[in-house]
Amino acid sequence: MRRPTLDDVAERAGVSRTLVSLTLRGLAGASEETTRTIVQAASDLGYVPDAAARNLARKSSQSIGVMLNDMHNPFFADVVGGLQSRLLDSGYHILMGVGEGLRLERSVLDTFLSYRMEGAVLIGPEVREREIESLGRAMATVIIGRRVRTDAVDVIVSDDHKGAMLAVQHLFDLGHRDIAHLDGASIPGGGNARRRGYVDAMRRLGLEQHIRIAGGGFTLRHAADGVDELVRTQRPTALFAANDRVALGAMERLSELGLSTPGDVSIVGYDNTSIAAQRRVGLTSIDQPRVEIGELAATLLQERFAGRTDASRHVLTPKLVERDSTSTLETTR
Amino acid sequence: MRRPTLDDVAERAGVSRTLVSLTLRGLAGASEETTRTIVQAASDLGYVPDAAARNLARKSSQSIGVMLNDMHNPFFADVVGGLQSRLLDSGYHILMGVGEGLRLERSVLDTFLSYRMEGAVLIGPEVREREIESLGRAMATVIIGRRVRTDAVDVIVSDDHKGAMLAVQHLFDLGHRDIAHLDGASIPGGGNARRRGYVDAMRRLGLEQHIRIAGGGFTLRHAADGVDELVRTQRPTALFAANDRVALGAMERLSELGLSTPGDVSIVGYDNTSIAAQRRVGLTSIDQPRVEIGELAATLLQERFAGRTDASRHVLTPKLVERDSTSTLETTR
DNA sequence: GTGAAAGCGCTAACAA
DNA sequence: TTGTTAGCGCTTTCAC
Repeated sequence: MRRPTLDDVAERAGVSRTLVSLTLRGLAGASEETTRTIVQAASDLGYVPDAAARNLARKSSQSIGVMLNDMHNPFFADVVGGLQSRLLDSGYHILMGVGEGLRLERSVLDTFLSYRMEGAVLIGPEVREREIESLGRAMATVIIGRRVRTDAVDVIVSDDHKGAMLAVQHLFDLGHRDIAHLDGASIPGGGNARRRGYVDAMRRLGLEQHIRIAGGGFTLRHAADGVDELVRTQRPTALFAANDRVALGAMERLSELGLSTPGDVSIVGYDNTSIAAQRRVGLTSIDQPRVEIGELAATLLQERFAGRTDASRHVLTPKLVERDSTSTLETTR
Repeated sequence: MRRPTLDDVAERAGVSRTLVSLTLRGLAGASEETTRTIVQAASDLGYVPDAAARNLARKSSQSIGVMLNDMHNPFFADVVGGLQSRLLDSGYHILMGVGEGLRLERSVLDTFLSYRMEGAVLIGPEVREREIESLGRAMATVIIGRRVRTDAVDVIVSDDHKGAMLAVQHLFDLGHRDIAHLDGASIPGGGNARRRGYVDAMRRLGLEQHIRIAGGGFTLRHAADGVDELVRTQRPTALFAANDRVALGAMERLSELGLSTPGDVSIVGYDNTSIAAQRRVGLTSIDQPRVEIGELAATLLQERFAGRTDASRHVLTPKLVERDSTSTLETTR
């Protein structure tokens, strides 16, 4: 049972194919009566326009592609939510692809190219900058969470360096001096800026001698190893973790070692994921304005669609959300 | 700057378009040397096949669409992960659409139709059964988490009724008798089966007189209200919540009321989301085999692609994961 | 208001 | 092993 085409609808309505096309797209051309006939015929037949044919003829797709690199990270949900809300009535479809790992990431980008997406939003891409640039030349592209320098694309990052300093400053204000860092992965968009922010903040506060960096990765395993390493030499009174997962991993490991949070060790995480916000967890964390990032991405795409060609880059400022995992040093001892 | 077409590649390689098409798709036809020339030409030009044209000519898309209705639910990540892992080397693309709310859900389904997806996986769809059926007639379709009766589609559900009974039985075994239920939403695929499971289990255990149902929705607000309602009359010693979010909401509310878990009230959640597994949370919960569900969905799609036409339905059995939010009544008192 | 005709870039017979 | 020829279903001039 072939699916109905424009011609079928035209035949049934007794008009030409052109007219049906125009009418179904809401363009002028048909009389009110004819319009009704056409719409009726289309609905009788269960006509659904063929995107491939349409895109081919139009040479564009009215779709924008969003690439995620980790479905488990609640970060994305909010970003995509923000994006979606702004794009809702613009007539664009959003299609998401999951690119976990370099290979899949590339395959998703190829799909976007192949489908002639009009826009792309890449959240935390890990592919080479060259590849990002070449995507940017093919379609409006917004990169979130990675500072790429090409101006073929727009970039939204939050200031991890500043966020890290916020974390250290917060701990400092609570009286902590022996503040260690649990490092993230050294991939693009990974924990580098956060580590640098930690180091710079420590220096600025005159705490060079307390700088200690352990771990090196975003998993629970990395967190536990990092904690072990730190505790082996001297237990710090506070920890700044590269993200919430690491922070929670550290909490768990500390608790296995008989140490409490914040009683023995204060901890600050990063990303303010929903899990940090759980009252049972109560993790002090650095918040990135996720929904806002998504909305901004939508705006940037629309600007590009409207003709902007120069690169636009945005550094959003994170803020600290204080919860129960940090306390003053007095309380601590 | 037009993007290169098959003809451009052919011209550059000095061969016919057909040959390029065949070669680039890995089919026989060209000599080894010619093949090299062609591949080189394509790569020089940065040729990317046009999906629209290809799909139009092929009358199919090599893509399968996955619809999520709530990006925040970690359930999806695992299901999609399972799906992806099975489909990885099959040459199919996976494109996801987020359909939060009926309207968006429909728009996602239209997109799938319009793109002539070969397969669709709908996770927790809320649209009418008619609409699902009509999608099923157009492409291989797997519905996850909702029992639809049409046999135009395959269905995977987990046995919520049994899962709920598991929860109640667990609490019963711990000595609890006054076990209340925090209800979920009464939407398709919502909390209905869980509620019925609760009621049936209570009856079967001779606890009719203790049956109490409060709340009615999947948000923290619903949870808090439900707790208030229950506590106002008589505080139950145990709670079975429609999902983890509700369970956590209840925990928080109880704690605001000065009641501890499991000290004063034991709680069982549902879905075993990652947040339940956090050691700081330690929520006893009912686990659905998520990855397995995703893998099964992939298998079902492949069977359909291979020619199966009769409906296949699967009821997967959930299991209880015991953590720290439940304890024996003795301890409780 | 309405229709005819020419592609969009590709695949798939069919010839050569 | 290679090339020719028709479409796929739609949009878009351009003419009526």
